[in-house]
Amino acid sequence: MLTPERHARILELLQANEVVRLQQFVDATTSSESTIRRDLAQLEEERKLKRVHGGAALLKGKRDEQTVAQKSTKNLQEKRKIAQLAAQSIQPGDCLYLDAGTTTYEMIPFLTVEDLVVVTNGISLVNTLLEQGVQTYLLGGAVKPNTHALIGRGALTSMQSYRFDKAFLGTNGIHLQHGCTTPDPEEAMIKEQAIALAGEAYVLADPSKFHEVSFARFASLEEVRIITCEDKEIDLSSFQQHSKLEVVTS
Amino acid sequence: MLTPERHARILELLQANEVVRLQQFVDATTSSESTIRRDLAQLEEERKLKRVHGGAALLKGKRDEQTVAQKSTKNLQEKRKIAQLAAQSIQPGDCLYLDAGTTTYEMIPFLTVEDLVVVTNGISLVNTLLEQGVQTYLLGGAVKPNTHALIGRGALTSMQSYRFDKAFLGTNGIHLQHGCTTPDPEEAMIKEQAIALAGEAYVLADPSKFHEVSFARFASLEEVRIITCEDKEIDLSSFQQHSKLEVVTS
DNA sequence: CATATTCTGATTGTTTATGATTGTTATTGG
DNA sequence: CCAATAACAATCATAAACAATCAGAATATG
Repeated sequence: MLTPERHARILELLQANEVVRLQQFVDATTSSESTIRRDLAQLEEERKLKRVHGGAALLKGKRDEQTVAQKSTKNLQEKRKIAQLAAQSIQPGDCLYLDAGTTTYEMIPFLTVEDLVVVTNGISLVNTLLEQGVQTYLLGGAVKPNTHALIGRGALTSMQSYRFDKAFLGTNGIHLQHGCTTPDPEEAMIKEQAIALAGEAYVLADPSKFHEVSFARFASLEEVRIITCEDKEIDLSSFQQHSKLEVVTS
Repeated sequence: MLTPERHARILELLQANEVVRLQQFVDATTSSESTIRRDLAQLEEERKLKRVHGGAALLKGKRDEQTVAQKSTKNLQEKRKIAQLAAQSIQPGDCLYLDAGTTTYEMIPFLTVEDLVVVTNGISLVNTLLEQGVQTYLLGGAVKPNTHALIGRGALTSMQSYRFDKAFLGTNGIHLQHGCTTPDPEEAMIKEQAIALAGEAYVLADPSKFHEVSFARFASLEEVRIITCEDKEIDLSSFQQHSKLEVVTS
């Protein structure tokens, strides 16, 4: 098993389990203890995890966050449908804000109407937006290493030069009491301001996000439109009372 | 099997598999181990993949850029040497501005001193900067479609929040009368302001740029340090009188 | 057609990653 | 607080992967 494979496997186990003992890594990778120790030392150096006596733990603050690569294959079909529904609200000539994130990324192929202007804080979206022929503006600011989102004061201030017809945002949790939440307070601030500067704010969320709560809140259920898809596990009717809900019927 | 076919096949396998071991490439192309090694070395040089012990891996953040995918490997060695010399001026703790461009891009591997902060208007630089572990800030603004540079009013205003110890800029022309010039007036404006905000401004130019004039001027010879390398075609002594000149002696 | 150049695959030392072993440090229970 | 045990870091031998070199084949050039 090659080094990057092992590293990926290790991080994957950690995402699932929060803390993992060394022996579990050994079993999962069929490598020796020595090799795993070396891997853990290296990954700690790269700030991908924290070593603890007996194994390794996920970094705090990365609880719900995954690298873009890991996220992108998960629930892809669901995300596409949600993205497609969201894109139907877009009118020719609209000025849009697109949040950094994989669900908003999936919207790009559906941005087919004329004369769109898109502002985003997600560097990962830029290439695809340009290929789609969309006039693209990027916020400034600090680049967040794992997600390549722009955050911080620079992002906030550069956003103030813009006004949006519609803003499209991802989220990590949607909850009746706690509203919309995301792990990183910095990103939450950006989302909050995007909502304030937009005529209409849309939150895109697959069913797994409902009843979840993450750390930093960025919106109440009342002030956004939620776009999601049906799921037998989740009862959406309670949310319907608090928020404008649009649901993909597949 | 011809070289471009092999390269295509290699990249194709990587797209499908994320990490691939050397033997798989050998099987897939019916070439020898030696040939595959050479191919991998070359493709890594062109930043199409990352070699790992035992095989090769897909670059992370492949999504971001493909456009600027290393046009000329021709002047690459020259550019690297210039970049390396430029990087020697950097001190621990410096705040740097790096212009969008291929020469400044080549500086990144040499940014090895501690506690650097880099501000740039080149989206293409971001990935590599982060992989190098550098704290990275991006200007905001409009994204120029072909080069992925940030330009326009947004870029200018977001630059005003920063001050730089050193600014490193590319150029298209260096001329005794006309100074430093570049084709795009928008980019020239950005460069001009970067120089104004920097303690010291460095212009990186390979010998082909001397005596050339492009459309938009952004600096006089007096106000910048020029970093270049030796060339029998060009007589640099006339420039030496007007500008601080640093020359790679190879 | 002859020569030069590039490309390829085999061979060679050299480097690197790995797993076993050793002694050292942390944690736990009495 | 001390001993027992588990986890750890350090060291080492080995096998795999590697870069460098070279000779022959394919290709280009004049």
